[in-house]
Amino acid sequence: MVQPASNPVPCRDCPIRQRPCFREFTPEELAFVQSFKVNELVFEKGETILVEGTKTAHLYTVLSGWSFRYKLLEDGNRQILNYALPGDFIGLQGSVFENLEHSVECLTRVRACVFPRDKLWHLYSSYPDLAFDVTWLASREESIIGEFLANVGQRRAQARVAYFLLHLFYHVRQSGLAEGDACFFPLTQQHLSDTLGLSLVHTNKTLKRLYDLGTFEWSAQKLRILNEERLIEIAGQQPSPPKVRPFI
Amino acid sequence: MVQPASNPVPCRDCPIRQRPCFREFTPEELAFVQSFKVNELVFEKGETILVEGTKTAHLYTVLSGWSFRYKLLEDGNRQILNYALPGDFIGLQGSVFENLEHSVECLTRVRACVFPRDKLWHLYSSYPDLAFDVTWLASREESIIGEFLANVGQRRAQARVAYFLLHLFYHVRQSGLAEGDACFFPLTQQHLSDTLGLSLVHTNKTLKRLYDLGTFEWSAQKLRILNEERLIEIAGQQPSPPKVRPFI
DNA sequence: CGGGTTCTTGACTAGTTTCAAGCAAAGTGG
DNA sequence: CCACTTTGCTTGAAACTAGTCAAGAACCCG
Repeated sequence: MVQPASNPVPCRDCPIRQRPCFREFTPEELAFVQSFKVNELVFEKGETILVEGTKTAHLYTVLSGWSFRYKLLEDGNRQILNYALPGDFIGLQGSVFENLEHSVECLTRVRACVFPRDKLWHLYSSYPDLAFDVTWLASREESIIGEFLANVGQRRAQARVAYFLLHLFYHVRQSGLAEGDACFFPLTQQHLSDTLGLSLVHTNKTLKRLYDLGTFEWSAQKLRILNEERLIEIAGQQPSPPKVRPFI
Repeated sequence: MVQPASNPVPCRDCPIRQRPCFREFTPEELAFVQSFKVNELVFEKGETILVEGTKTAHLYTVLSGWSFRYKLLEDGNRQILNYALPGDFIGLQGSVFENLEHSVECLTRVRACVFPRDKLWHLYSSYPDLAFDVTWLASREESIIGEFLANVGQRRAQARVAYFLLHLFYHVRQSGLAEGDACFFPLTQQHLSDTLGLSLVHTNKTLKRLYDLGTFEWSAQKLRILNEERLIEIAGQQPSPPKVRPFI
């Protein structure tokens, strides 16, 4: 069950905002964001935040937890588009188009700020720098999905897996959630295979090969990068480092 | 050689803007867009409009001609991300990030309006509805690339080709450039294979199979859809219809 | 007309999926 | 707390899809 958070945090004191990966806000921007925020919700693991094909009345900023965006094909296959970590923005597409073209599901319990769609217009008319930030975030999504497309379209299984593991690890690290060369990692192999366009079995065998090469460890939802250089070499290219981003 | 257009058109009289696929502008918006536009350029077939990894000083709106966005991998492979037709906006990413993450190359001669990057800020601060349009366009790009990712990640060669042919045909038709069930189609099979993540040879064989089924014809840069129902059936899903979009 | 690009085809090889079965870990309810 | 169920992971073998190589044909451009 989705629940309102018991102890919502004022934006000014938001612990996430302090992180160096986010650009700083002026007091006015902060005040607006505070007024933009109407609620704070908690979704449980496995719950669906947004559903493909529906209209949404809300936008979300993730405060904690992991979720992923995906499309369901008519034959039942699933393509995962991207993963959302704390600080990421969810549901913009639903506020911009008539209806959503993907769903969002929680990998863990997720706590998120809620913004009403109809106030987005106020943001655009009064806070052009925030409006620009929203565009920036949309562009960033596009850029990440473009990287994934190149990954899936042009790389073989082993390179594809190596590239994605690094990409996601870099994203986690930039969000301030890594501990050295390790991080929490709540995906299953099924998620990996739906992200990479590989079968589950082949994903498993490919992971084993990379594991046997001593490049990483993964168990009990913990991922540890053991040989980053080697992974980059196998991937054929280093995933682009995440950028400092706005946090709305 | 890139050349300034010999007979630039005032935005108000732009023949593209009249098309029903674009939303209408107010006179104020129109006046701003006119002042935003600093030039009109003509790029020849094969020329590169934007280069991955560079900063760009400009944004473009395509007036005529075809181009495509792509990423080059370190092993020399190319992943095509999307095709830009008349009315499409190019180079937003370069104006929003430090530098571009893809290149843009012309498939035909391309005529385009040029907008300076630094005036984009003025657009955001004074024309929030246009700012919203820019975000809309960025979201649309993301949405299309997401569809491509699902196509490449989840479909087999035959379905993948069928889906893409329909997708692109719908895009052309929405732009007002189709003649019934046929349209101009300047891609080579190499472009198709770089879009779909298939080898050139396999693309060719897959096309032949679809051709032998009587689903389409393609020669002399002309594509004709002969059996749309059958293509949809083979694709497993109908590509989503293009939306009415802003034209800046 | 000639040279380069693009298309086509067959034979062969490599990569990936599917099927099937067993195992391990985590969650559930009496 | 322990059987039971479910979910996720692992492995091998067989089938199939897609990639590579090679070479010739067709087409286009200057």
